[in-house]
Amino acid sequence: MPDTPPPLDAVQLGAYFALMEVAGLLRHAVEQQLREAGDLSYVQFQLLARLGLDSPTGSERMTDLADGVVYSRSGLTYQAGLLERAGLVTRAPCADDERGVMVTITHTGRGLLAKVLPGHTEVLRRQFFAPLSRGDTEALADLLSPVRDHMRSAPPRSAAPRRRR
Amino acid sequence: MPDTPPPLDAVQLGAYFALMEVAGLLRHAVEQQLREAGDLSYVQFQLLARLGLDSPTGSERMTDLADGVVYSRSGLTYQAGLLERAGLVTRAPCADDERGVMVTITHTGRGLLAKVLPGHTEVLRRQFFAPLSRGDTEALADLLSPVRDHMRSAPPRSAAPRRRR
DNA sequence: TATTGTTATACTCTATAACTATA
DNA sequence: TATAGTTATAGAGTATAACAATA
Repeated sequence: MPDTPPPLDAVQLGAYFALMEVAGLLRHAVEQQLREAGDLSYVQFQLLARLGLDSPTGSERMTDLADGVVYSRSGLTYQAGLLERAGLVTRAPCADDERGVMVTITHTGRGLLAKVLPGHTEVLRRQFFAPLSRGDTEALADLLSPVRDHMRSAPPRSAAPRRRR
Repeated sequence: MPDTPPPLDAVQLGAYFALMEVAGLLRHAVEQQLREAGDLSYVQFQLLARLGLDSPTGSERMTDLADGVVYSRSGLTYQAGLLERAGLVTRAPCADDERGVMVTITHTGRGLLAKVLPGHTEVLRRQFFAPLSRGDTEALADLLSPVRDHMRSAPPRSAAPRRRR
Protein backbone atom coordinates (compact mmCIF):
# COMPACT_ATOMS: atom_id res chain seq x y z
CA MET A 1 0.00 0.00 0.00
CA PRO A 2 1.49 3.33 -1.04
CA ASP A 3 1.99 6.15 1.40
CA THR A 4 -0.91 8.53 1.45
CA PRO A 5 0.31 11.99 0.51
CA PRO A 6 -0.26 14.87 2.90
CA PRO A 7 -3.60 16.49 2.20
CA LEU A 8 -3.73 19.85 0.48
CA ASP A 9 -3.87 22.87 2.72
CA ALA A 10 -6.63 25.46 2.77
CA VAL A 11 -4.91 27.82 0.35
CA GLN A 12 -4.31 25.10 -2.18
CA LEU A 13 -7.84 23.83 -1.92
CA GLY A 14 -9.09 27.38 -2.29
CA ALA A 15 -7.09 27.97 -5.44
CA TYR A 16 -8.16 24.65 -6.92
CA PHE A 17 -11.85 24.97 -6.19
CA ALA A 18 -11.95 28.60 -7.24
CA LEU A 19 -10.28 27.76 -10.52
CA MET A 20 -12.63 24.94 -11.30
CA GLU A 21 -15.73 26.84 -10.32
CA VAL A 22 -14.78 29.94 -12.26
CA ALA A 23 -13.94 27.94 -15.33
CA GLY A 24 -17.12 25.92 -15.03
CA LEU A 25 -19.38 28.92 -14.60
CA LEU A 26 -17.61 30.78 -17.36
CA ARG A 27 -17.90 27.92 -19.76
CA HIS A 28 -21.55 27.59 -18.94
CA ALA A 29 -22.20 31.27 -19.60
CA VAL A 30 -20.15 31.34 -22.74
CA GLU A 31 -21.69 28.16 -24.07
CA GLN A 32 -25.10 29.69 -23.78
CA GLN A 33 -24.09 32.79 -25.68
CA LEU A 34 -22.46 30.73 -28.41
CA ARG A 35 -25.52 28.54 -28.75
CA GLU A 36 -27.85 31.48 -29.01
CA ALA A 37 -25.67 33.61 -31.26
CA GLY A 38 -24.43 30.95 -33.63
CA ASP A 39 -25.73 27.53 -32.63
CA LEU A 40 -22.21 26.50 -31.66
CA SER A 41 -20.99 24.36 -28.82
CA TYR A 42 -17.90 25.48 -26.98
CA VAL A 43 -15.79 22.81 -28.59
CA GLN A 44 -16.98 23.82 -32.02
CA PHE A 45 -16.15 27.41 -31.22
CA GLN A 46 -12.69 26.36 -30.06
CA LEU A 47 -12.10 24.56 -33.33
CA LEU A 48 -13.28 27.50 -35.41
CA ALA A 49 -11.28 29.95 -33.32
CA ARG A 50 -8.19 27.86 -33.67
CA LEU A 51 -8.56 27.71 -37.43
CA GLY A 52 -9.77 31.25 -37.92
CA LEU A 53 -7.74 33.13 -35.35
CA ASP A 54 -4.65 31.13 -34.47
CA SER A 55 -3.77 29.53 -37.76
CA PRO A 56 -2.37 31.91 -40.33
CA THR A 57 -3.56 29.72 -43.18
CA GLY A 58 -6.94 28.78 -41.79
CA SER A 59 -5.98 25.13 -42.04
CA GLU A 60 -4.79 22.47 -39.65
CA ARG A 61 -4.40 18.77 -39.60
CA MET A 62 -6.84 16.62 -37.70
CA THR A 63 -4.12 15.37 -35.43
CA ASP A 64 -3.00 18.86 -34.48
CA LEU A 65 -6.56 19.90 -33.80
CA ALA A 66 -7.04 16.85 -31.63
CA ASP A 67 -3.92 17.73 -29.67
CA GLY A 68 -5.27 21.19 -28.98
CA VAL A 69 -8.68 20.10 -27.91
CA VAL A 70 -7.64 16.97 -26.01
CA TYR A 71 -10.28 14.88 -27.65
CA SER A 72 -10.27 11.37 -28.82
CA ARG A 73 -9.76 10.98 -32.52
CA SER A 74 -13.29 9.83 -33.04
CA GLY A 75 -14.61 12.78 -31.09
CA LEU A 76 -12.79 15.16 -33.36
CA THR A 77 -14.01 13.32 -36.44
CA TYR A 78 -17.52 13.72 -35.13
CA GLN A 79 -17.16 17.44 -34.49
CA ALA A 80 -15.37 18.08 -37.76
CA GLY A 81 -18.21 16.27 -39.50
CA LEU A 82 -20.74 18.56 -37.87
CA LEU A 83 -18.79 21.66 -38.83
CA GLU A 84 -18.39 20.43 -42.38
CA ARG A 85 -22.07 19.65 -42.70
CA ALA A 86 -22.81 23.17 -41.54
CA GLY A 87 -20.49 24.54 -44.21
CA LEU A 88 -18.11 26.06 -41.69
CA VAL A 89 -15.06 23.98 -42.61
CA THR A 90 -13.91 21.75 -45.43
CA ARG A 91 -11.88 18.58 -45.24
CA ALA A 92 -9.36 17.62 -47.86
CA PRO A 93 -6.56 15.08 -48.09
CA CYS A 94 -3.20 16.26 -46.90
CA ALA A 95 -0.72 17.22 -49.61
CA ASP A 96 2.43 15.67 -48.18
CA ASP A 97 0.94 12.82 -46.17
CA GLU A 98 -1.75 10.84 -47.94
CA ARG A 99 -3.06 9.53 -44.65
CA GLY A 100 -3.69 12.97 -43.25
CA VAL A 101 -6.66 15.27 -43.53
CA MET A 102 -6.50 19.05 -43.61
CA VAL A 103 -9.37 20.95 -42.09
CA THR A 104 -9.90 24.46 -43.44
CA ILE A 105 -12.26 27.13 -42.24
CA THR A 106 -14.57 28.47 -44.93
CA HIS A 107 -15.70 32.00 -45.63
CA THR A 108 -18.97 31.09 -43.96
CA GLY A 109 -17.06 29.82 -40.97
CA ARG A 110 -15.14 33.05 -40.65
CA GLY A 111 -18.37 34.95 -40.96
CA LEU A 112 -19.97 32.99 -38.16
CA LEU A 113 -16.91 33.45 -36.01
CA ALA A 114 -17.04 37.20 -36.55
CA LYS A 115 -20.73 37.22 -35.82
CA VAL A 116 -20.29 35.39 -32.56
CA LEU A 117 -17.21 37.12 -31.20
CA PRO A 118 -18.65 40.43 -30.02
CA GLY A 119 -21.19 38.72 -27.79
CA HIS A 120 -18.52 36.36 -26.60
CA THR A 121 -16.34 39.28 -25.63
CA GLU A 122 -19.21 40.93 -23.84
CA VAL A 123 -19.89 37.87 -21.74
CA LEU A 124 -16.23 37.58 -20.84
CA ARG A 125 -16.02 41.20 -19.80
CA ARG A 126 -19.18 41.07 -17.75
CA GLN A 127 -18.66 37.71 -16.11
CA PHE A 128 -14.93 37.30 -15.91
CA PHE A 129 -12.94 40.50 -16.33
CA ALA A 130 -15.24 42.81 -14.40
CA PRO A 131 -13.66 42.21 -10.98
CA LEU A 132 -10.12 42.13 -12.34
CA SER A 133 -7.85 45.12 -12.73
CA ARG A 134 -5.45 45.37 -15.58
CA GLY A 135 -2.66 44.20 -13.31
CA ASP A 136 -4.79 41.36 -12.01
CA THR A 137 -5.36 40.13 -15.52
CA GLU A 138 -1.66 40.23 -16.27
CA ALA A 139 -0.85 38.44 -13.05
CA LEU A 140 -3.41 35.77 -13.80
CA ALA A 141 -2.01 35.18 -17.26
CA ASP A 142 1.50 35.01 -15.86
CA LEU A 143 0.46 32.49 -13.22
CA LEU A 144 -1.57 30.25 -15.47
CA SER A 145 0.62 30.18 -18.54
CA PRO A 146 3.37 28.11 -16.91
CA VAL A 147 0.76 25.75 -15.53
CA ARG A 148 -0.71 25.32 -18.97
CA ASP A 149 2.69 24.63 -20.46
CA HIS A 150 3.44 22.16 -17.70
CA MET A 151 0.17 20.32 -18.21
CA ARG A 152 0.61 20.20 -21.94
CA SER A 153 3.91 18.47 -21.57
CA ALA A 154 3.19 16.28 -18.55
CA PRO A 155 1.42 13.03 -19.28
CA PRO A 156 -1.72 12.81 -17.13
CA ARG A 157 -0.75 9.65 -15.29
CA SER A 158 2.52 7.87 -14.95
CA ALA A 159 1.57 4.28 -15.58
CA ALA A 160 -0.80 4.79 -18.45
CA PRO A 161 -0.24 3.17 -21.82
CA ARG A 162 1.06 6.01 -23.92
CA ARG A 163 -1.54 6.81 -26.50
CA ARG A 164 -0.04 9.41 -28.78
CA ARG A 165 3.05 11.43 -29.66
CA MET B 1 -27.68 47.17 -34.30
CA PRO B 2 -25.73 47.41 -31.04
CA ASP B 3 -22.22 48.79 -30.95
CA THR B 4 -19.63 46.07 -31.20
CA PRO B 5 -17.45 46.14 -28.12
CA PRO B 6 -13.73 46.61 -28.53
CA PRO B 7 -12.04 43.23 -28.88
CA LEU B 8 -10.07 41.80 -26.00
CA ASP B 9 -6.37 42.52 -26.00
CA ALA B 10 -3.62 39.93 -26.05
CA VAL B 11 -3.20 39.80 -22.29
CA GLN B 12 -6.88 39.27 -21.70
CA LEU B 13 -7.10 36.60 -24.34
CA GLY B 14 -4.07 34.95 -22.84
CA ALA B 15 -5.57 34.87 -19.38
CA TYR B 16 -8.89 33.59 -20.68
CA PHE B 17 -7.50 30.84 -22.85
CA ALA B 18 -4.96 29.77 -20.25
CA LEU B 19 -7.66 29.53 -17.62
CA MET B 20 -9.95 27.47 -19.78
CA GLU B 21 -7.24 25.18 -21.00
CA VAL B 22 -5.80 24.57 -17.55
CA ALA B 23 -9.22 23.89 -16.10
CA GLY B 24 -10.10 21.63 -18.99
CA LEU B 25 -6.92 19.60 -18.83
CA LEU B 26 -7.10 19.40 -15.07
CA ARG B 27 -10.66 18.24 -15.11
CA HIS B 28 -9.78 15.65 -17.68
CA ALA B 29 -6.92 14.30 -15.61
CA VAL B 30 -8.85 14.35 -12.38
CA GLU B 31 -11.88 12.75 -13.95
CA GLN B 32 -9.76 9.85 -15.05
CA GLN B 33 -8.33 9.34 -11.61
CA LEU B 34 -11.78 9.49 -10.02
CA ARG B 35 -13.17 7.03 -12.51
CA GLU B 36 -10.38 4.56 -11.94
CA ALA B 37 -10.17 4.94 -8.18
CA GLY B 38 -13.84 5.05 -7.35
CA ASP B 39 -15.95 4.90 -10.50
CA LEU B 40 -17.01 8.49 -9.94
CA SER B 41 -17.61 11.27 -12.40
CA TYR B 42 -16.35 14.70 -11.49
CA VAL B 43 -19.82 15.95 -10.77
CA GLN B 44 -20.48 13.02 -8.48
CA PHE B 45 -17.23 13.72 -6.70
CA GLN B 46 -18.20 17.35 -6.30
CA LEU B 47 -21.48 16.34 -4.75
CA LEU B 48 -19.85 13.91 -2.37
CA ALA B 49 -17.14 16.40 -1.47
CA ARG B 50 -19.68 19.06 -0.79
CA LEU B 51 -21.65 16.78 1.50
CA GLY B 52 -18.70 15.09 3.12
CA LEU B 53 -16.21 17.93 3.39
CA ASP B 54 -18.06 21.22 3.29
CA SER B 55 -21.25 20.44 5.09
CA PRO B 56 -20.84 19.95 8.85
CA THR B 57 -23.90 17.70 9.00
CA GLY B 58 -23.29 15.70 5.84
CA SER B 59 -26.66 16.82 4.56
CA GLU B 60 -27.90 19.41 2.13
CA ARG B 61 -31.06 20.21 0.29
CA MET B 62 -31.41 19.43 -3.36
CA THR B 63 -31.83 23.07 -4.20
CA ASP B 64 -28.65 24.09 -2.44
CA LEU B 65 -26.72 21.32 -4.12
CA ALA B 66 -28.09 22.43 -7.47
CA ASP B 67 -26.97 25.98 -6.76
CA GLY B 68 -23.46 24.80 -6.06
CA VAL B 69 -23.14 22.60 -9.08
CA VAL B 70 -24.98 24.83 -11.51
CA TYR B 71 -27.04 22.02 -12.84
CA SER B 72 -30.58 21.85 -13.94
CA ARG B 73 -32.88 20.38 -11.37
CA SER B 74 -33.42 17.29 -13.39
CA GLY B 75 -29.71 16.84 -13.81
CA LEU B 76 -29.23 16.88 -10.08
CA THR B 77 -32.10 14.46 -9.57
CA TYR B 78 -30.39 12.15 -12.02
CA GLN B 79 -27.03 12.34 -10.28
CA ALA B 80 -28.53 12.03 -6.83
CA GLY B 81 -30.35 8.97 -8.04
CA LEU B 82 -27.10 7.41 -9.19
CA LEU B 83 -25.38 8.17 -5.91
CA GLU B 84 -28.30 6.79 -3.96
CA ARG B 85 -28.40 3.61 -6.00
CA ALA B 86 -24.70 3.18 -5.27
CA GLY B 87 -25.38 3.55 -1.56
CA LEU B 88 -23.30 6.71 -1.28
CA VAL B 89 -26.11 9.02 -0.23
CA THR B 90 -29.63 8.78 1.08
CA ARG B 91 -32.59 10.97 0.28
CA ALA B 92 -35.24 11.83 2.82
CA PRO B 93 -38.04 14.35 3.02
CA CYS B 94 -37.11 17.67 4.56
CA ALA B 95 -38.21 18.23 8.15
CA ASP B 96 -39.37 21.83 7.93
CA ASP B 97 -40.42 21.96 4.29
CA GLU B 98 -42.46 19.03 3.10
CA ARG B 99 -41.60 19.80 -0.50
CA GLY B 100 -37.91 19.59 0.07
CA VAL B 101 -35.54 16.66 -0.02
CA MET B 102 -32.46 16.29 2.13
CA VAL B 103 -29.52 14.45 0.66
CA THR B 104 -27.17 12.87 3.17
CA ILE B 105 -23.84 11.21 2.61
CA THR B 106 -23.63 7.68 3.98
CA HIS B 107 -20.80 5.93 5.75
CA THR B 108 -20.06 4.17 2.50
CA GLY B 109 -20.01 7.51 0.76
CA ARG B 110 -17.50 8.90 3.22
CA GLY B 111 -15.42 5.81 2.82
CA LEU B 112 -15.32 6.18 -0.93
CA LEU B 113 -14.45 9.84 -0.60
CA ALA B 114 -11.57 8.98 1.69
CA LYS B 115 -10.44 6.27 -0.67
CA VAL B 116 -10.40 8.58 -3.63
CA LEU B 117 -8.87 11.68 -2.09
CA PRO B 118 -5.21 10.70 -1.86
CA GLY B 119 -5.02 9.95 -5.55
CA HIS B 120 -6.91 13.11 -6.26
CA THR B 121 -4.41 15.09 -4.27
CA GLU B 122 -1.55 13.45 -6.07
CA VAL B 123 -2.92 14.35 -9.48
CA LEU B 124 -3.43 17.92 -8.39
CA ARG B 125 0.09 18.22 -7.08
CA ARG B 126 1.65 16.69 -10.13
CA GLN B 127 -0.45 18.38 -12.77
CA PHE B 128 -1.45 21.66 -11.25
CA PHE B 129 0.64 22.72 -8.27
CA ALA B 130 4.01 21.55 -9.52
CA PRO B 131 4.94 24.74 -11.37
CA LEU B 132 3.47 27.01 -8.69
CA SER B 133 5.33 28.36 -5.69
CA ARG B 134 3.62 28.83 -2.41
CA GLY B 135 3.22 32.51 -3.16
CA ASP B 136 1.91 31.75 -6.63
CA THR B 137 -0.78 29.56 -5.18
CA GLU B 138 -1.82 32.26 -2.75
CA ALA B 139 -1.85 34.86 -5.48
CA LEU B 140 -3.96 32.62 -7.66
CA ALA B 141 -6.48 32.04 -4.92
CA ASP B 142 -6.62 35.75 -4.20
CA LEU B 143 -7.20 36.57 -7.84
CA LEU B 144 -9.80 33.94 -8.54
CA SER B 145 -11.87 34.16 -5.37
CA PRO B 146 -13.33 37.58 -6.21
CA VAL B 147 -14.09 36.38 -9.71
CA ARG B 148 -15.90 33.39 -8.34
CA ASP B 149 -17.91 35.54 -5.97
CA HIS B 150 -18.73 37.91 -8.77
CA MET B 151 -19.88 35.12 -11.04
CA ARG B 152 -21.95 33.52 -8.36
CA SER B 153 -23.89 36.71 -7.82
CA ALA B 154 -24.04 37.96 -11.40
CA PRO B 155 -26.80 36.45 -13.48
CA PRO B 156 -25.28 34.96 -16.61
CA ARG B 157 -27.22 37.05 -19.08
CA SER B 158 -29.15 40.23 -18.59
CA ALA B 159 -32.30 39.52 -20.52
CA ALA B 160 -32.87 35.97 -19.40
CA PRO B 161 -36.02 34.89 -17.61
CA ARG B 162 -34.92 34.64 -14.01
CA ARG B 163 -35.04 31.02 -13.07
CA ARG B 164 -34.34 30.86 -9.36
CA ARG B 165 -33.62 32.75 -6.18
C1' DT C 1 -49.71 31.47 -7.50
C1' DA C 2 -44.90 30.11 -6.69
C1' DT C 3 -41.63 26.66 -5.47
C1' DT C 4 -39.65 21.88 -4.90
C1' DG C 5 -38.53 17.95 -6.91
C1' DT C 6 -39.41 14.05 -10.22
C1' DT C 7 -40.35 11.96 -14.66
C1' DA C 8 -40.32 11.32 -19.57
C1' DT C 9 -37.97 12.19 -23.39
C1' DA C 10 -34.84 13.53 -26.75
C1' DC C 11 -30.45 14.96 -27.89
C1' DT C 12 -25.45 15.92 -27.61
C1' DC C 13 -21.24 14.43 -26.62
C1' DT C 14 -17.49 11.19 -25.68
C1' DA C 15 -14.93 6.84 -25.66
C1' DT C 16 -13.72 2.07 -27.32
C1' DA C 17 -12.75 -1.02 -30.59
C1' DA C 18 -12.61 -2.57 -35.20
C1' DC C 19 -11.34 -1.26 -39.67
C1' DT C 20 -9.01 0.94 -43.96
C1' DA C 21 -5.31 3.09 -46.02
C1' DT C 22 -0.92 5.01 -46.14
C1' DA C 23 4.17 5.57 -44.19
C1' DT D 1 4.81 -2.44 -37.92
C1' DA D 2 3.07 2.12 -36.78
C1' DT D 3 0.23 6.05 -37.75
C1' DA D 4 -4.03 8.88 -39.58
C1' DG D 5 -8.53 8.96 -39.75
C1' DT D 6 -13.27 6.92 -39.98
C1' DT D 7 -17.10 4.10 -38.53
C1' DA D 8 -20.17 1.63 -35.53
C1' DT D 9 -21.84 1.52 -31.32
C1' DA D 10 -22.89 2.11 -26.78
C1' DG D 11 -23.14 4.81 -22.67
C1' DA D 12 -23.11 8.98 -19.84
C1' DG D 13 -24.76 13.43 -19.19
C1' DT D 14 -27.76 17.37 -19.91
C1' DA D 15 -31.82 20.13 -20.87
C1' DT D 16 -36.86 20.94 -21.59
C1' DA D 17 -41.35 20.51 -20.55
C1' DA D 18 -45.06 18.46 -18.19
C1' DC D 19 -46.39 17.01 -13.83
C1' DA D 20 -47.49 16.36 -8.58
C1' DA D 21 -47.25 18.07 -4.13
C1' DT D 22 -46.58 21.55 -0.84
C1' DA D 23 -46.01 26.71 0.66
